[in-house]
Amino acid sequence: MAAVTLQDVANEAGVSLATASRALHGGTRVVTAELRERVEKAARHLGYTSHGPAQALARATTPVVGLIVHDIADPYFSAMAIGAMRAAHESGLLVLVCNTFRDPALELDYVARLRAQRARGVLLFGSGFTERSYQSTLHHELDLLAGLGGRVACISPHGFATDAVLPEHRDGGRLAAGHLADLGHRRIGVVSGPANLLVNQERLRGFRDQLRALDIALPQEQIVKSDFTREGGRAAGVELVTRNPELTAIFALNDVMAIGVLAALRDELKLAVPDDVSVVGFDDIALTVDVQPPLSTVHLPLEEIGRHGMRLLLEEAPAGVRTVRVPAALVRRGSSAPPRDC
Amino acid sequence: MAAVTLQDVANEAGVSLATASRALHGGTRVVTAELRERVEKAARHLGYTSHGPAQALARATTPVVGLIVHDIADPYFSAMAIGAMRAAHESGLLVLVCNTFRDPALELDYVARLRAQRARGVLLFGSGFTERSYQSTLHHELDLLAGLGGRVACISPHGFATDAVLPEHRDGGRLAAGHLADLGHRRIGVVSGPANLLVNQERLRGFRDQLRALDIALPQEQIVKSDFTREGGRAAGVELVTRNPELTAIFALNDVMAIGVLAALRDELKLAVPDDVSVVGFDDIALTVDVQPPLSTVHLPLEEIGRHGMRLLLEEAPAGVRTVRVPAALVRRGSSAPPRDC
DNA sequence: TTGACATTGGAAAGCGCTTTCCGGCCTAGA
DNA sequence: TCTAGGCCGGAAAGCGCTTTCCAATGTCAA
Repeated sequence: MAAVTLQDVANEAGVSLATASRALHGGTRVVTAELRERVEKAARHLGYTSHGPAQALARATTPVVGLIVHDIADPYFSAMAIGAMRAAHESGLLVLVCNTFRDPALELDYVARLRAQRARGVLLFGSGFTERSYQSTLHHELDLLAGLGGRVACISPHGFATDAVLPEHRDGGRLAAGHLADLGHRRIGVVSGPANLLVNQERLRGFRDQLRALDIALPQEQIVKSDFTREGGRAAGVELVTRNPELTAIFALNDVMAIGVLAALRDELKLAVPDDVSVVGFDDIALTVDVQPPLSTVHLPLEEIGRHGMRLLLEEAPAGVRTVRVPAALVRRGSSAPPRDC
Repeated sequence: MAAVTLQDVANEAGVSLATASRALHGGTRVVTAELRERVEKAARHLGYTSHGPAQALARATTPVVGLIVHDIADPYFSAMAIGAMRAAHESGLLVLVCNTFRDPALELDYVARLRAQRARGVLLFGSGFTERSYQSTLHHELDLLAGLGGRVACISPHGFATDAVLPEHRDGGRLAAGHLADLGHRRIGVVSGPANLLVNQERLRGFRDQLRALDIALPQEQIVKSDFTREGGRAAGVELVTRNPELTAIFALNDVMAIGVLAALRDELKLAVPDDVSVVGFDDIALTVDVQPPLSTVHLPLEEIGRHGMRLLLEEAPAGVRTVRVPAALVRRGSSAPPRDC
């Protein structure tokens, strides 16, 4: 309970505080082997544990980075998180995970707290919100962080210029549209996430662009917005199909929602997939292969994206903003097929 | 870039350092409203951000707790994590998430690092390993942590006495056995996780006990061990059924493995569930309702367990070790049914 | 009006460490 | 033998904050 300090270790070893520090943490200068051993022995003997906060104060840096996610229990985020954590581990850093529960205000608050903790950097996973006030506040917070020497990186667009990993959400949307059109679908519905999420916008935009290019109509009433959750997908699926019974295909803007749609179709609407309706998702999270039928979706290398993001955060920054584009790829599985009337 | 300190704020506001500190962080004493406002204004004006490490040093405490998990991308852990993070958030704490990638050595290392960071406490999710050397080393690390005033809590048994949330793994195993026996199964196989995990042992033990009580044999060759992952479950499923084609039911020691078993049965062994073989899992993770057929499993309130764990960690400790037992409950879904020959 | 006491601001002593700077010692070159 | 230079240990000055202790002022009862 004595709270052993480095001074105690130095005393025990019969050396100065400076020497003890140098012996244990190397740093700028070397200590003769004999002294170093004596210090190490004393430290072990006393059960010494270095004091991180004190080191942080003296060194003016910490070994921690912050990770901001909407919901770590969502496979989309946890897959990226594991990649980021691996990269952080490789650099010997600790990760403070901040779960915003999809609350923008909390996100802002966390950035401020990470700044106060003097985190080396902050990696933002939470796809940005479109609100101007949110963006400018967040931007300001991040500026303050940068002013303190902290680095910032984002996954997906957040509405301002930082190092970023940019999965091709729009391309992905196009791929999904092209796929369904190729199969012969003409009456396609969309289950969308909240309109104020940039990622959602991008995906939808790509999808819509491609449909337009193919001369397929996508009237507003064939788009239903809901939460980016399974339950949101389920509810939206029911509403979409009830309102537009003639649809032959549904594009869900992420896999979690798509799984909700599958459930709605199966349990409530009693429609067969893909015989009555085709379903395509987005992200290619782990469980897409285990639902029935396996979900056709737009693949994103989530773990790698997380890794990349953390790398951007940790590598010394060359001048200017760096951007890593990550392509999306269509994965055909059992949930999409030609419409019955073809 | 100036790195504004509290002293700067005090100067700007024309007060002493002490007053500035008291104005911004309240603490033990009060400052007149007028002065407080002046300080707050100065702080805002200068873009002041308090220095966490310095505060930690002066206050001798930090606002962070550590969370140790095997794999945050595994729904079992991420569900518990979200509960723990919510509780931490409610207490205004930041969470350092340490992902061990199922490596005991890394776990030990993380505990040491959390100690160095002066984390308020450490919550261990990673179900303990049985190895004596691991246990004693971990125990020693945790003792050192406690010596520094850090608290420790575990989810599931870890082989030593700390505050703990103890889901009734053994009961759960019994329930699974009882359920399959009730349905009429007599030739039952087990897909098990690594033998050196305590949780695994407990579940298996309960299952075995109950079978014995019912006079149902469980010969060693009907148990196949593998990783606690989907792929592990798939491989074990194939091996188990190939070796014991007469089995009518399989108990997987967690849902992730059970999903692997389902995949093996469907894609490789071409056996129908539950018509040819029944499958029961354990944990009741989110996606159990979305696989086909929906997985019968032993329910554990994962998020709540995580919450409880964090609470134990944060509440002032009464004397002695506290233990919260959490019951398991069987959930019948589509993957279990009477054997065909009944 | 005076003394006792509460109230509030400020000076200063740390918290545990890193790192600069200084001085002593040793080696080597002349 | 003497001096220049390299090495290495130690003293001490912070890092940015909290909090104790003290002093000054104001308040109230007698």
